[in-house]
Amino acid sequence: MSGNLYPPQFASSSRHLDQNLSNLHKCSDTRRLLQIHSQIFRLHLHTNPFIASKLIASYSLCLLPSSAAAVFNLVPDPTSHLFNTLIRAFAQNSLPSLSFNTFFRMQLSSVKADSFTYPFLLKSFSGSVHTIELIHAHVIKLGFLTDTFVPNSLIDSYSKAGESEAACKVFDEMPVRDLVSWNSVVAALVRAGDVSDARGVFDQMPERDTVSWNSMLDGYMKVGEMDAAFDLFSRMPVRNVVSWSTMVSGYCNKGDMEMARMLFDKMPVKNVVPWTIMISGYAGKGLDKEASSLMDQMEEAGLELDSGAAVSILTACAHSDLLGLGKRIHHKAKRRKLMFTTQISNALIDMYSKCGDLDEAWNIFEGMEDKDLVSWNSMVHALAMHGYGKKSLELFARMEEEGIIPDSFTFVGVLCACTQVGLIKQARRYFISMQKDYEIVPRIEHYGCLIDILGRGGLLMEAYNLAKSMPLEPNAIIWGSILNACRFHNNVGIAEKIIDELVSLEPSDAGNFGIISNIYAAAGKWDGLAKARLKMKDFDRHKLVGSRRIELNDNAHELAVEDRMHPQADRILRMLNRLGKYVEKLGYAAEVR
DNA sequence: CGTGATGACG
Repeated sequence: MSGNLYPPQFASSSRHLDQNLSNLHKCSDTRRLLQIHSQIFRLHLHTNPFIASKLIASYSLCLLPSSAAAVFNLVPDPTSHLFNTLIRAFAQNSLPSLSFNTFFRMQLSSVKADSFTYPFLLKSFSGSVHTIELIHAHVIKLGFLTDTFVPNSLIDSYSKAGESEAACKVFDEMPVRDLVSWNSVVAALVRAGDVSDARGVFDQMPERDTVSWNSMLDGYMKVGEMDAAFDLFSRMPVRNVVSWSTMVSGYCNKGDMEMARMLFDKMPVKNVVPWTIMISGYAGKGLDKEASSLMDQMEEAGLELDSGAAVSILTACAHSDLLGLGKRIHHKAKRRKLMFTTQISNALIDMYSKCGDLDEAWNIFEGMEDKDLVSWNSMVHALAMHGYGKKSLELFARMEEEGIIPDSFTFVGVLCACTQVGLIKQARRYFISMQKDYEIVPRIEHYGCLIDILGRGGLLMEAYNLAKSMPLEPNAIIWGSILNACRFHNNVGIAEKIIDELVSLEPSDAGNFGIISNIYAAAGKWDGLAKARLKMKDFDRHKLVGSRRIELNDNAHELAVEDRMHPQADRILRMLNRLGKYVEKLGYAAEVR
């Protein structure tokens, strides 16, 4: 900042402000930002476009886009830089319509868009192919493709929207390319799963930096070519945190925790990302002791949980039923005041719901100020999965009343809710309504729900015919749910029709074997049982035992079929007996096992 | 431009 920016009468206070201003554009501490802002306001410097743009950028970082807009509106003559900053602020806070609105205001005023405007605008609409194409056509007309800045971001946007061919086309037609162009197209090919094409481009590159190598590492890791990745990793000239993290992540995803840990321990420098990868890796495999102890070590190393880490670890906890670790993350997030992002709250809702604490999931949901579609979907689904079908449908109704437009995920939850209550007619209605009213093309999950509810209701032939006639290839879950229904309704005929299909999809699944043997045993067809056993060629004895981990009062318990090893096995079995008697009294007929 | 990142059928 130059000194002549301030009116002379404020010269004495300006030095103090100078220091604040130099880092203002990346101030993420809301309280400090408000202090500086009021200081700026007192000095009447808020009308200066340069200072205003720093305030806008900081308000964006503090997740306060409306304050950013307020700052903008007080500047009498906004520059293109100021417009760009606001467009970026809205983009960063996932407010694409406001981003576009600002662009529109820019067009209406006499300020010209520049090569910074379009990349920000594109970021805002990541995922919407149609909008990207519109912006693309627009920048062609304005001649912005002669530089590399705009086309590079077009490559990235197309690629992230799943249009790798369009991304490659932009690259092919570029008159000049820089390193970022090459890197972007390699990343685009990797994202699309074309690792060999990516390698082809990589080999042609006039020069490579660490980013180029890292993209290739990731590509090989994603398709499971660990040796090729490791080979590149050992040959690359410079390895940074991202290179190491990519390797650790790759081995974690493969389930090779030893290799992942070995590389993790060898890393010369670690930031919060590799810690997160390793902790989530352990948590995702259900290794809560390892995950928890790494969590401690991370803090001892002086690193704190950030929002990415919280979301990532919570998701892993939800996947593996790690309520204890999930709660720990919750408390840490609260202490670090990370609670206020929608994404973390959503991850918490799902974690508590999947780990069995529906009440806590509900508390989080009700306490949220800004619920988004994911929040509603998670809660609708949570209620359905916990057996509260009616409450789930009520929540869906409330959602519609509040004007939230449901999506594909919503209707999976809604159809699950119908299953819980046995509402076949309702389920059919929702299945039609989602297509007619919301233009949602049913996915395999929707067919799965509908087929499941038909089967449970005894409409086995209809369920079977729907599986056969639907426009998607049925998967193991679909056949499994019909098979389950066959067992429940003692229907050997339809069961036999689908055994072959199911076994070819999941040859070694113990659950399927159990169901099939139950059906044959119930019908007294012991030769059929033998046949089913033979069909399961790769049958894995260890998988026969279905086990389940639960957490009670912070102790983990492993329960398995035919298991008497648990310290309180007698009490558990007595309780099960009592429950069995209780439900029999209520008219439930126990299955023959 | 590259690493962790919320929701779906048994």
